[in-house]
Amino acid sequence: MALYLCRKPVPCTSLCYHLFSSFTSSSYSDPGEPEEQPGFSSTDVKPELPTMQPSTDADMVSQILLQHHNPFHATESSLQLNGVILTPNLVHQILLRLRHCSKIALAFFQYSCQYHPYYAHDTIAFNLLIDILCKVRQFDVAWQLIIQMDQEKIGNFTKPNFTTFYILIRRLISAGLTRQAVRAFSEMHLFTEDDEKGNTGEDFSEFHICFLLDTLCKYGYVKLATELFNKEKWKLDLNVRIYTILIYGWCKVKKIEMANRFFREMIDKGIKPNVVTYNVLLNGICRRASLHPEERFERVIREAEKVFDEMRQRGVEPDVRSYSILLHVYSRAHKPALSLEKLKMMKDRGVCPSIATYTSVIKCLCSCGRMEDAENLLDEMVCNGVSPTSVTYNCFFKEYRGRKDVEGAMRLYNKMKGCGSLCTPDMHSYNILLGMFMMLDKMGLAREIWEDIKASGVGPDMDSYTLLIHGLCEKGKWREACEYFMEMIEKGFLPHKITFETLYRGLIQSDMLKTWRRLKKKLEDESLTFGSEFEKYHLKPYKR
DNA sequence: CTAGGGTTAG
Repeated sequence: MALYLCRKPVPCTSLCYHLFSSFTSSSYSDPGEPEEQPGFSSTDVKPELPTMQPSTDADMVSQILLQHHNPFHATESSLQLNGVILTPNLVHQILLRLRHCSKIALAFFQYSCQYHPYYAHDTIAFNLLIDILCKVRQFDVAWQLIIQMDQEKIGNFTKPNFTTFYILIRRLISAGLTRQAVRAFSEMHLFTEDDEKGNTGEDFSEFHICFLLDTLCKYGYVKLATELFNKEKWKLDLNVRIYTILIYGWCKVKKIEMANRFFREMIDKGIKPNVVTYNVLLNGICRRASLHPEERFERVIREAEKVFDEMRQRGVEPDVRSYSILLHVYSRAHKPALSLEKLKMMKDRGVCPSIATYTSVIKCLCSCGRMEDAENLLDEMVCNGVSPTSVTYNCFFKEYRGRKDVEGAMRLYNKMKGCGSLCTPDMHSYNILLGMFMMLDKMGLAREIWEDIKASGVGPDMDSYTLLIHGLCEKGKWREACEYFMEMIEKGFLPHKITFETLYRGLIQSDMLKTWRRLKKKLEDESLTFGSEFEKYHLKPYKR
């Protein structure tokens, strides 16, 4: 962690060196065609992370890389990729497709740095890779990439920016490393230039502190956020946004009294709450409230209505989100009649239901077995110009799973896959179906889903593997479970402890010591020397 | 993913 403190001195690790030397090799000075890059330039525009877009090239490359799912085969893959010309956009799309496989993503990045240097790797690509690595807690490698970016500043568009630190800090916090996150935050200004938001000084730091507090709150570290806030607040220009963030934080950890305290504090300071603040408070009251005995449900509704009344008194009109929060409560309490009534009421008041609103009501109807009503509402929303998303369809899948209705689930699944469908299945859809078929011992269908997941390019993810492995364990198919377990490790997933324990017990109890030893060796290879292993295979390709 | 609403299973 000493790395954090030094900017200019070069704490180059082997990985760093390697990437560095590939950038400074002869092809680096090649004129190339750097100005033809679409989508970004060396101006001060803050780059965003790209989103997944259809791209046959990216599909092809990522499929090739995934087929050699052991990243140590990077050289083999590169032979097949010889004719591919990497553009920055293609690199982004490939990295997005490899985002669940950190090791392959890193191997690919390293390969592409070597063979396609100079312009194919912009800050966005670095940021994507940093995100992928941080997700599996490879913070050291992420830092090395940041330092490398800082030292290179290739063509002036590969340098760490606010997004880089946003990603790093968010991942550090999500991993519980809040102290390191705060430290990274305080050192961020050494790496980034303050031109990203077009302003400097006070406003800029306030913009940043909002982001830090917000991230801390989102992951439940509201106490630390409050401490930082109290320490800094005398020099901040307090506004409704920063208070809303803290209120959100206290609501998230179910301390409504604390949320109310900050709510009063902001009013005392003359800062007017807006509709966002009220919705945060409303959500705090409703989101995780226990609804089990009828009286509790009624109490929650009463309190929610009280907030609605107060909003109107202060001249803040409830919006779609306010109603969606309320409808979510009805949905959780399984109150289809009240749910539909409220939906009508909001429409009468001129508030247009959104996808979230409809999804809440549809979820309610589905979970109460009123599939036909749910389908009618689905038609209605389409008529009103609101397209269902996979989230909406997942409500149906969940109900089909509950009813063990394989036929219904497959009918909807094929409808989603078919042409003219409004949305395609997402990882949740796949995982619900996969879990359902594993539970019902429909291995054929489970395999079909598994192939579709692989073909979709967005998975399998951690949950898919977990579901599949747990399902196989339940059926006593220990060897197959073990294969998938090793496959997921090779792809860079960190399995749950329970998955490992289940497999371990099964293998031992059924006397499969040979398989067990193979697994143990794999774990030793991968985790005990994980960090150094990462750097090693960047220096020299793995030999079989 | 940059102050707020809808989904999995464990």
